[in-house]
Amino acid sequence: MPERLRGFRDFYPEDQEIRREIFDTMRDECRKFGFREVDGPSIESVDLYAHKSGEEIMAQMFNFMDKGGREVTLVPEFTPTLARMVASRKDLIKPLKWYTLAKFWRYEEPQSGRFREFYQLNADILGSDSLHADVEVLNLAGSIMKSLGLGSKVKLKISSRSLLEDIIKYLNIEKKDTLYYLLDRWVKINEKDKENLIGELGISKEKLESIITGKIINELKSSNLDRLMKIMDEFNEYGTIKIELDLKIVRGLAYYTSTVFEIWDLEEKMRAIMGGGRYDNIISQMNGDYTPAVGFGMGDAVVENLLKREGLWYEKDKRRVFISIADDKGRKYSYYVSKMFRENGIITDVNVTERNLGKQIEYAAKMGFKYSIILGEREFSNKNVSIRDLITGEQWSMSLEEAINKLKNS
RNA sequence: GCCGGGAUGGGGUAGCGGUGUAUCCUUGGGGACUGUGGAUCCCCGGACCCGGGUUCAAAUCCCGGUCCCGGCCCCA
Repeated sequence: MPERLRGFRDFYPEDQEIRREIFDTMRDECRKFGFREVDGPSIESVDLYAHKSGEEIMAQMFNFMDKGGREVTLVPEFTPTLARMVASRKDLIKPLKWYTLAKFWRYEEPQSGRFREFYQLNADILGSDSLHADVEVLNLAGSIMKSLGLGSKVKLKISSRSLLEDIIKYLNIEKKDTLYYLLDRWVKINEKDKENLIGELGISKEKLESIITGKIINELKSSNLDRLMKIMDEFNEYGTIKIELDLKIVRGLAYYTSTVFEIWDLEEKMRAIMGGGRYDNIISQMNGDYTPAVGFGMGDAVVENLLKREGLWYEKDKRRVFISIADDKGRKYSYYVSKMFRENGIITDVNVTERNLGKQIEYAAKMGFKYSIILGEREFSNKNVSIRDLITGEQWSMSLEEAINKLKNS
């Protein structure tokens, strides 16, 4: 049997129905916040990602040569596409609030919460440098968590690249990259490596720890700090999920300019559920007008892991009605009955086998249908339907109209 | 790209050099039952990841690969 490609997933109905519902929830929340849906290509030229140049990046893209000799890649993230879309349309009225839920690809080793193909929701506000845009984006993320039932299971961790710059100046740190690395890795690396890296920075362990704990902000005067505190205040004003300052949030992307944030499960056992921040420069870097922007990406894999852990991942089979057919007259009649049901919004399955009636009802019961409609010569000549409750075993005869009413309200 | 641990019917498993037509449960198909159920009984289908090697003999031991789970790197 041919095998599925490494890191790719099949989605069978029992899972796909849940995924569909989760995605619908995400889209609904975006729309409620006034975001409009966009989409982009699945393949882009690798040049689009040149701002993150380096062989490491190439190694992690799903890139290949197309038949015209172009170096292309399956899109690894949405933001560069978004920036291109915005940069090439000068007529767009700002600010823009856009979202997309699409597939993305990364050529990496699969592991928990990470695949080579994944879905990601992106929501961005473009054309406002106000902190209120940051707040709005964060409120959307918080609302999505809440409506997924994860409101009390997660927290938002927030920091600011520009605030970190202020701290770097304040402490006279020259090796900025080392500090970023150290903050990002803090919970992962061992004591020895920590000592060495702190030594490289040329600051005391106490100072570094005051960054880790966030206490350093008490001895600092900075407009970037004020801005961040204001964002946190306003986020709490709206009130969806917990928020905390965490200067360890760095994020790898080169294009973030100030606010950066992530959502984590409370115990921080998993990967970040969502990540994002403010990126004010990439659109102008693509020769567009200066367009400050803030947004986030939320992958499907970690959300799925968390929902499963919290027992919120359960079947969503919406089918309730199965039409069983007793004879040829019943078969003919079933086309009319099923059509009437469906036109009235009742999800209706119908027997498509030559099985005898007993087998049909057995099938319907096994599949978890609540009702079986039985149609045969009797029903046809009486102009009614027989309806059997497969859970209680009760059975009634009623007119088609009565049946439609009963099924619509059940 | 690197490092662990795995892989036996659709799912879950037993077997860990010979006793084998590979165990058990479950699932699937059919029948007993031509207008009524998941029970019961009967029948049927379905697996040792792939390729080399060791051996008289390999599901079992060895090597390589593939895939899965997890970790590193990286994180968009």
